[in-house]
Formats: sequence, C-alpha cells, structure tokens
Amino acid sequence: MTAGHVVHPVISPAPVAPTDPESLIADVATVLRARGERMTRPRRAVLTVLAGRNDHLSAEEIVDGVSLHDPAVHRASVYRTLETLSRLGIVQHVHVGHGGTAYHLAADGVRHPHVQCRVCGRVRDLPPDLLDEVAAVVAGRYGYVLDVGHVALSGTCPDCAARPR
Amino acid sequence: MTAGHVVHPVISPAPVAPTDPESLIADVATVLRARGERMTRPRRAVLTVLAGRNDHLSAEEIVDGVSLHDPAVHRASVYRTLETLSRLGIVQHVHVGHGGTAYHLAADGVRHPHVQCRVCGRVRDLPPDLLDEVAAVVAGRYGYVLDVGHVALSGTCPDCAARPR
DNA sequence: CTGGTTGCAAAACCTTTGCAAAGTC
DNA sequence: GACTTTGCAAAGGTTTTGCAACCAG
Repeated sequence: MTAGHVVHPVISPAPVAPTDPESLIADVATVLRARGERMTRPRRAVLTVLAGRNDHLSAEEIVDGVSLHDPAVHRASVYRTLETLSRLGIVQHVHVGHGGTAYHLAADGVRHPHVQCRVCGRVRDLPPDLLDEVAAVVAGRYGYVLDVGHVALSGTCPDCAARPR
Repeated sequence: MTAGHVVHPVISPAPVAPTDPESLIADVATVLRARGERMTRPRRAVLTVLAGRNDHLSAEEIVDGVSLHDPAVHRASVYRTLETLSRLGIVQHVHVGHGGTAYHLAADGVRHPHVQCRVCGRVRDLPPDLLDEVAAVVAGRYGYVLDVGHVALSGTCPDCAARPR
C-alpha cells in the first residue's frame, strides 16, 4: 500500500523514511534482499515497534512491544533482529548509564548525542553538533576520535529535579 | 606506619590521599569507624588493588586483583565492598559503553569526564572542565543537570586508530 | 528447493541476596 | 559480647547460542 517509496542506496548507513511502518518495512526489505537476507515476521515486528514509538527503547521494551504485536515472536529473535538491523545501520544503539542499551531507528545517517535522566531513566536526543567542540579538543589534545552517539550523557531531567526524590 | 595521616571530615565526599595503600587504608578505616562500620580484610584488599593500579578497573579486574592479594576474599564481598566504598564517596564508578562499570578511587571530590576506547576498552581521564560549556548549554536549553563523571564518552584511542582493526 | 531464520531450551554472564559463621571493635 | 561483615551457594536478570524445524525468495 501507499505506492512508491524511495529506493535507497543499497549498502550505506541506510537513511530510511521514519515513522510509517509500512514503507519502513518495505525499504528495509529491499536493503535486506540486496544482501541475500530476508524480511521475516520478527523483523517486521521489531521495525513496527520501533516506528510506532519514535523513541529510545530498551531491549525489554521492544520485546514487550513485539509480543503484543506478534506473540509468536521469541525474545531471542528480537535480540538477533536488533543485531542484524544494527549491522545494516538501520537501528543504532546507545549505551545508557544504568542498566543497559537503548535502541532507536537511525532516522538519518547523523549520529547525535543523548542524555539519560538518572532518576527516571528516560533518554532524550541532543543536537548533533552539541559536542563538536569537545570532540575537536579531545581529538587534538588526546588523539581520540569520539563517537558522540554511542553513549548517553547522564544527568537529571527538569521534571525529576522539580519532584525531588 | 608512616605516621600522622590527615584526618578527614567524617561525612562528606571523602577526599582520601591517593596511591599509598597503607595510609589510604588507615584513612578509610577512620571514615568507616566514624560511622560504626569496620575495616575488614575484603575492604583492605579492594583498597589495595585500587591504590595499586591507579586506574579504572572493572569489577572483574578488581575481583582478580583481590584474589591474588587475598584469595580468601569472595567475589560477593568485593561487590559489597565497592558498594560500601561508593556510598562513602571513596570510590566512584563510571558506566562505560560496552559491558559495564569501571571503578576508581575518588582521588579528590571533583567529578571528571572519561573516554573509553571502544576497541581496546581502556578508560582515560579527561579534564574536569571539559564539558562545562556543554553542561551549561544542556542546563540552559533543556533543563538537565549533567553529571559529567557518570558515564564515559566513547571513541577510538590513537593506538587503536593507528593499528586499524 | 535452498539456505537464511526462527523457536525453544539451555547456557553463559554478571550481580545480588539469605543465612549461619566469623571477625571487628 | 554485640553487631557488622563475611563466605557460600543459590537465585535473579539479561543476553547468547546450538540445533532441528521452518519459511522466504
């Protein structure tokens, strides 16, 4: 349904149209097939969940969402799917301080930083250029090439600061 | 031995003299006793390991170091000790992207940022003020109060960049 | 059909916890 | 002697893996 989705370059960091599950699935299917891989129920389910809540979800949240959507899909397949989609650059993961990893669609190719609230745990996006200067300093002075999107900064969000403890 | 160590304010973030295990242990013992807690073999062992390699160690590395130093000390006690010493502000932990938590002595009260190399996994300290400006922006624009020391930035260290793959 | 993928169940991690015994002050 | 802390062993929680059955292309 909804004809003509853009055909994306087959290999690279995979820009994929956001939010609409149908076309997202179709696009990803193309990428997969171009590599000899397949579009399957677990993969559809994971993509649907990720597209449905354009957010940063823990593996557990994705597992829950998936089994709502397609109860036949097994936990393990969700993990395997996340691994596959990461390899293809379709999802990205962010390590967050307390307890784990958050996954989100790689809306475009651009890595952006995140903050996680250490109280409520929610993850929020930050502008892609926020750490440019810091990255330059760290590169110049210490020789490290930063990947600003790979871990979330930690802090306290305004809501949790307002509602103290 | 080595007489007269500084007596530290009993409650607060606990600045503790670095590197020398003897006096570190003595100082921490004071802090502990002031709270009705005790200096024990596991705690001595953990402190010795942390002082010995002034570095950022994973729980596993600390467990290993400890059982070299005092094989009678059990894994679980190491975890409990790290928890206790964190509560007292004597050690701090940093969440690092891949696989866990790194512990280090809280040399002084100042929180500083870290980078972890995503290839070799090593953690290095960064200057305390590195993220001041970013923190100000994030606070001003989004209302988040950052804790810059709580998670390590992720990147590739010069060594690992030079030795590609 | 062919072979990439799955569900399942078990394993592999890592960290936490209940409890009686031991050790610290 | 009082009470904190330990060692042990078992439980918890999350992610990974081996394998036969399955299903997408």
